[in-house]
Amino acid sequence: MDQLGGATPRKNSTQSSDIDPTCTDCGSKTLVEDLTRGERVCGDCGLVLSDHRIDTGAEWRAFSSEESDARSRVGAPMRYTVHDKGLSTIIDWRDRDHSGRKLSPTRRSEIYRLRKWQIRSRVHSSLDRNLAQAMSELERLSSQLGIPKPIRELAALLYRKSIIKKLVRGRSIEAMVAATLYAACRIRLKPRPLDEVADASRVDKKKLGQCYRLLLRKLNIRIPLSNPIDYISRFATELSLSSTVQLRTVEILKQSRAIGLTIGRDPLGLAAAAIYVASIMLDERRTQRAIAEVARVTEVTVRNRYKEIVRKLGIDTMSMS
DNA sequence: AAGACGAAAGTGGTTGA
DNA sequence: TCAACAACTTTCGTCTT
Repeated sequence: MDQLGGATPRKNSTQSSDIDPTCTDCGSKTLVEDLTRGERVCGDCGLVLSDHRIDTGAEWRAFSSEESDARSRVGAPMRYTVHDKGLSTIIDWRDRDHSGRKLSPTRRSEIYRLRKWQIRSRVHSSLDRNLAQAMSELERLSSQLGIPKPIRELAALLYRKSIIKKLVRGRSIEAMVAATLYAACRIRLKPRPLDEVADASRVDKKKLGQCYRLLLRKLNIRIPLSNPIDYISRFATELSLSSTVQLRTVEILKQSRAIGLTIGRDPLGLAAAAIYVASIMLDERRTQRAIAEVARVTEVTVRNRYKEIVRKLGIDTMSMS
């Protein structure tokens, strides 16, 4: 897990005295950063709380965003979803040198040759070809499922790792990509049902499940069991339910878990049933059918879970209607 | 007529011998 | 490897709103 970097929330690396926003002398909270002196000063009593602070900002100044762009010496962030991580140098197509002069004929033919080989070599190693194909599949799949960028990046990273571990060999790229995406969603606590991912890709559920388990085993990833609560916000949005219902649903799920109602049950069904109960309680009723559809379970399952919840939690069905 | 309910039989995956 | 098993699905008839 720790290898995934960022999967767990970062702890404050700075010392607590450094981030404590109160003056040690007068207790005032109005601290002022004086970056030219590298000092942090209390705005009320003037006590210098820390000096020799490192200015992490740029050493140049810019007065407009264009100027800022022009002076910046760094490029786009490194991205795992681009098969070469977006880091490769590209030989420009203009036959001019850095100062804009035309190149000499010999230099020109040399550059031409280099350019040709760069293009040839770029996607030529089998690994790169595989990655390039996988990344475009990842892009397609995640845009179809509406997966946010950070999760795509994590999926891409997982895919790279699985290539290194030779997990892709003999398996379809599509299946592996789907598995990494599914895993990434769960790591970031934004789980998507296995069926949903399987439908969007051309991989059947069984293959996807196999690849997913392989991924977890070989990369030593531990993923907490999917929690029904993680599904709520998405389902509620799809059913256009208010946030009050969401909160109530979470409440219901927590109570259900407390009395052991959730063990061995399909989290999807639980999420669906809890939403159903909450929607009735708060007078925003949705049909079992509609909820079952977004949660990808059957009405019967919604019904069974819902009845259990109502019975065990002692919710009064009479007062609900 | 749509939605909710419940029974019965079928399905795919896990467990333990 | 196989049977037993729990959870879930499918299907369908009946009741309720």
